[in-house]
Amino acid sequence: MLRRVELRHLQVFVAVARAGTVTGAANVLELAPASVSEQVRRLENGLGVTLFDRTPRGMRLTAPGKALLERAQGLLDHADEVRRAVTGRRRRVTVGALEMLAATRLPGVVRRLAERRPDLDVDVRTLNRGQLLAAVADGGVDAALLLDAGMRIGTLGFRPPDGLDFLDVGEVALRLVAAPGGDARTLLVSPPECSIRMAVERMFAADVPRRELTSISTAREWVRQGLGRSLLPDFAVDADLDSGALVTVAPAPEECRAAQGAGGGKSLDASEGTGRSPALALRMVWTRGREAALRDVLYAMSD
Amino acid sequence: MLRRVELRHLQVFVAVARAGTVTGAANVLELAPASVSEQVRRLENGLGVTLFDRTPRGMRLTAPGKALLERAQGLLDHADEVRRAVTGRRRRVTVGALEMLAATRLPGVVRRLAERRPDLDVDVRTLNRGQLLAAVADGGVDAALLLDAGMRIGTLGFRPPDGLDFLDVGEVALRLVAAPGGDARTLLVSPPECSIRMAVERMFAADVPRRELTSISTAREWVRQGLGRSLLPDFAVDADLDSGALVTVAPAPEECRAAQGAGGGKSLDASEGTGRSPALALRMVWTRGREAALRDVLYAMSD
DNA sequence: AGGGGGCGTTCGGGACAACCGTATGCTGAG
DNA sequence: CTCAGCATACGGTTGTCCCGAACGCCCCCT
Repeated sequence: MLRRVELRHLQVFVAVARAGTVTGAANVLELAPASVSEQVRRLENGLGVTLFDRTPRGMRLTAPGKALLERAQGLLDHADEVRRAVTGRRRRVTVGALEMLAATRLPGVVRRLAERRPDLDVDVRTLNRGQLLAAVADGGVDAALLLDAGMRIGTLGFRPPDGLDFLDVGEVALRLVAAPGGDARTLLVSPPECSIRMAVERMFAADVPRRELTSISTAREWVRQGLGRSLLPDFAVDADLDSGALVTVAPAPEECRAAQGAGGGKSLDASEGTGRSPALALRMVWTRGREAALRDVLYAMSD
Repeated sequence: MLRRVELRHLQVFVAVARAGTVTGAANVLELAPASVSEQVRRLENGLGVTLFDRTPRGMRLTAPGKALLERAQGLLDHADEVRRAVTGRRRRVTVGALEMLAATRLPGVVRRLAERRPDLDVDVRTLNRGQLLAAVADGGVDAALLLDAGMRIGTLGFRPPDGLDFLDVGEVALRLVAAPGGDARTLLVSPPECSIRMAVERMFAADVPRRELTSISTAREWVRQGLGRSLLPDFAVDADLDSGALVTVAPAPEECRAAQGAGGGKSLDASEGTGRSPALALRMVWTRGREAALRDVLYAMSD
């Protein structure tokens, strides 16, 4: 019987808990499923606790398993910090953000981190909403900045992977804009995975015609050139509104989606279905239990 | 080449750093010296850093080794805390103290800890000064309460083991007392390892006759019965002084030890050699780097 | 000067853990 | 009822952990 919990076991455990299946964790760890299964069994054996309920669909955390997951993250981070302190190697963090947020908010974040933590290398990845949540959950990025709504993460769309925590650090108003004298009917939208596209789907009825573009910045450019109207975040269009290059327009009441039935999720916000521009939360997301190791990064992102 | 630092390696490393020799660590860990040596080599290999200078007298920490030692303690404590949180096992700490301090101060410490941390089992060990310092250094006790003097640990006697930290939480005045009408010449002293005996040796010239007893409480009892005079801590005799069962006496000037030469250690305090009763620091000692895990215990001890 | 004791390390070997590939039993979907 | 996807049991290989014994080093004591 195993006496000591080893970091290697915790690493495997975390991978299984995040992936939800032994097979998935084995892929991430580049191991055979049999090896992963054995490690988990040894860890449970050593602790004298059952960490997972085995189902034919995967591994579901038990209560002690959840307790371990929240702490294992921090312990592995702590071990990493110790190793860095001894070897003198630099620390490397990866932050992810939506395309527009990466362009507008991340430069400031990186600059603040460079001032406060010169011994820190920051990598940036720009992904869409679903990719960001998945990347935070599986460790591909350490923290992410995205747009969401409501009191719990993932209200906007995509069921949230478990074990994530978040903090809202600002609010982004969405404005329906068009070029003065341009086409004010065609609705220019970004791909379905995009946060703002999700807001569009919640705001407009399904029968309003849409033209799908590859990104928000593309949509903004098309709107500038008078090719349609689009729902865009305030920070992306306020300059154009001030200069008069763009103007806000109102949707026709019949275009707006009816308030959804009682059975579904909670309302996006009070303006849902009324046609008024909704506001989204600027939301910082990270893996629960890693606050200690990410403290400086999270502070820099929330400034 | 080892990729990952494992907790087992750190445990062995800490034992070697504390013992100062591979052989000593092997005894503590109940391993063969060869195994310990191999573990250390693997750890150094995995980190890519030399942790010890090998000498024919033992193992001396290098700079990275010292950096690791201070952090390894905390990491192992963290791992213990995680294991306890998952298994639900109770936490157990051992505190040590000098005999008189265990009698007078520890009951309050234990009571405060029982209130604030009901999930904590406290063991108490009463040891003399040298044993306490050694026990803190090798992990036999988690924290200790003793008497000392000066700005650094061990000024009173015994070379301090490395890697200890301390905080003075009070002051203890030593009073030379006797029973009214009793023998006021015979100097009743405790064994040489005792903190107060060390103070006696610093205060009185070597040719003043001493009678050695087994403990401070024994000495107090003998003084009460008029069998001599003794240098005792205030908290042990103040009640008897108030009741008149004991009185303070002054040593004759010729009994006092001359101020020591310039080559030696620092002064005990300003009163050294003057015959005035010196004051000792009530000192809390623990292993550096374990503050996080011992925080509640240290707070309770310093109240 | 010479040997003894204490030190860390090396060496060969045994037990066990961490991997692998494969095979098996399970359950829900089609 | 088959099939896909899942976790796991089974043999086998590699590497880690541990041992006892032998070695080389240095200091100290005679």
